[in-house]
This record gives sequence, C-alpha cells and structure tokens, in this order.
Amino acid sequence: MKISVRGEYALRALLVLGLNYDRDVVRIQTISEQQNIPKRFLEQILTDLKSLGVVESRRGVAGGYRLARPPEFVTLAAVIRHIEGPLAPVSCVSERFYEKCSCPDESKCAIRSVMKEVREAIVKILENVTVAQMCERVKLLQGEHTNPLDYVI
Amino acid sequence: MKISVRGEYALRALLVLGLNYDRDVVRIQTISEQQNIPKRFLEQILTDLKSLGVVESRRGVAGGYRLARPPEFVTLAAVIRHIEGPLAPVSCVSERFYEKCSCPDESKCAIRSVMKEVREAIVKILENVTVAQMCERVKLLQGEHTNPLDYVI
DNA sequence: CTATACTCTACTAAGTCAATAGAGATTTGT
DNA sequence: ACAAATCTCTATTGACTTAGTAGAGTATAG
Repeated sequence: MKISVRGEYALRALLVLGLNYDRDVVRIQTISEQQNIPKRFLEQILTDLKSLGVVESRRGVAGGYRLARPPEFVTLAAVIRHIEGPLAPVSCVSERFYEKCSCPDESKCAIRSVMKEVREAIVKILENVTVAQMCERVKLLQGEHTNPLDYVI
Repeated sequence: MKISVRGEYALRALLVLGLNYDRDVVRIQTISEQQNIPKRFLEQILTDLKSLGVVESRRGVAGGYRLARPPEFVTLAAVIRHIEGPLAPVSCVSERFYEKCSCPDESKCAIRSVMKEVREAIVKILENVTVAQMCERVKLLQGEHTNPLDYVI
C-alpha cells in the first residue's frame, strides 16, 4: 500500500514551495539540499508537477519554481493521483483509474465492497488536505519563530 | 497505493476457504478455476499463507487446503501485511515495518502527520474486517439460495 | 556575453511482479 | 505394494517499474 519515493519527494517539494508561496521562486538546488532529494531526480519530478499545472517555473539566473496557484487549491489527492496513479487499493474500485478485475462477478464481490470502504477513507483524507494545510501543520509542529527559509519539513 | 495481484488472489482464496470452513478441504485446482487464478501461482500464495498460519493443508489424493482457524479470527490486515508489507503509505508511519525516512526531521514532518491519519483510517477498516465478515457479505450480496460451492466471489 | 538555472531526451542498474517449470514427497484407495 | 492425485520445494524467466544518472540544449539577469 506504499506510495513511491517519487511521490513522497513531490509532496516534500510542494511543501517547500507552499512555505515560500508569497516570496520569490525557489531553486531546485535549494529544495534538493533542504530535503535531501537527489537534484536531477527532483528536476524530473518538478517537470512532472508542472505538467499537472500545480507549479510553474522561471528559467535563467534568477530562476526557480513556485506554486502555480494558491496552496489552498492544491490537494494531496491530486498530486498523488498524478504521480502514483489510483488511490484505491484495487483498480476495480477506482473512480478515475477503473479497470475490470479478474474476479467472476464484480458486482457481487465481497473484497471489492471492503476495498471500496478503504478507498473512501483514503480519499476523504487526501482530497481534503491541501498544501496550505500542510504548511499550517509545519508551523504548528515547529513554532512560529523560525525563518521561513529554514523550515525543517 | 495499490495492493498487488498476489495480495488480491490471497484474499479471494481465503474467501473460498472461509465459505467452505465447516466442510472438507478444498483443492488448489478448484479455487483456481472458481477464481480465475493461475494454479501454479496460487500454489505459491497458499504456501505463503500457510507460513502465516492462517491455512493448513492435507496432501495426497483427498488433499487440499482449509482455514487453520475459524474465519472470525482471520483479519484482512494480517493477511495483507504478510503478503504486501506495510499498510501505511510511507514506512515512517508504519508500526510493524517502520523505517526512517530521508526527511530532515521526522518528528516535525507535516507529511508524516497526514500519512499517519491515512494509515489509521486504513488500519481501522482492515483490522476489523475478518474472513467471516467477508463471507457474510458474500451471502448478502448474492442471496442465501445458492449452493455454497457455487458461490461467485 | 557569461554564468546560472531550468528543459528535454535518453539511458541504466537493481529490484519487483506475475507467473512458469520440474522434480520430489505424501496420502488414499485398490 | 502400487498408482494416481495432490501438495511442496527450489529455480528461473520475461516484462515492467523504480530511482536514479548523464549530456546537450535553452532561456534569462546582470
């Protein structure tokens, strides 16, 4: 049931960008160092998040990344779905990545009915947690005194 | 966030065994045909479930598999954990498969705190659903009239 | 015009997944 | 004792995914 390292890195990067939303763009290098993420790998991930439309970039000397919309409008569900695929434990209960499974009769499948509940539980949380809320949690977890650029996520 | 085909097959097999708990052992072949699971693959999975202690087997002509304990005492959580590993989306919030993650400070990690909630939600469901309850659901989903051996899961 | 930073495409080593294969061990019925 | 059915153990394989790495190219500030 695990998400990949790639997905986790994406969330960590978005959190950094969320904490710097009202500031300037943030360089890949900076995120990479702050979060212990291999730089070239992070590059790919950010390009991917750009294709999703949640981040935007500026090239050149003063370049970097920033959120493309306010952190309130970036849900974890959207990000994880884009990077990882279905939130559901089995594809036959996924709304957006539905695939027929090999069981004899899906409509009477008991496993399916349990997995549907699991899916609902996961979705309910991840659809309702935004990058903005994650930023709030960061502030609660480490107090308000720190300089935003030093936030340890 | 998906579980593997292997895990799904394991659950389907256990459900068949649950429905036949008070009867004789069930042959691999029978489960395989009823559930569209490749026989040699299912063999491996059942051996694996045996090592977990939830099923037992009899060899030879009248051989087959059965549940090693009443279906009320086999939770989906235990099965999935054994086949798949952690139920948690990230290992740093897993109770039984804990692994340190690469983020700068785990205790102050906002992602971790969200993933903890996700884990709790998943565990809450899967720890409380047993094979017995799955069997109940099967009966509800397809009515009581059918011959147990014909149950379509 | 140059240093800095993002971008695009390709590659790869290691690991996992979903089987498949073959030979062996056990049990029941005759 | 023997045959047939069934589980068991160990190995292998092909396809795919993951987590990076690499190199050449493009845009921008100063």
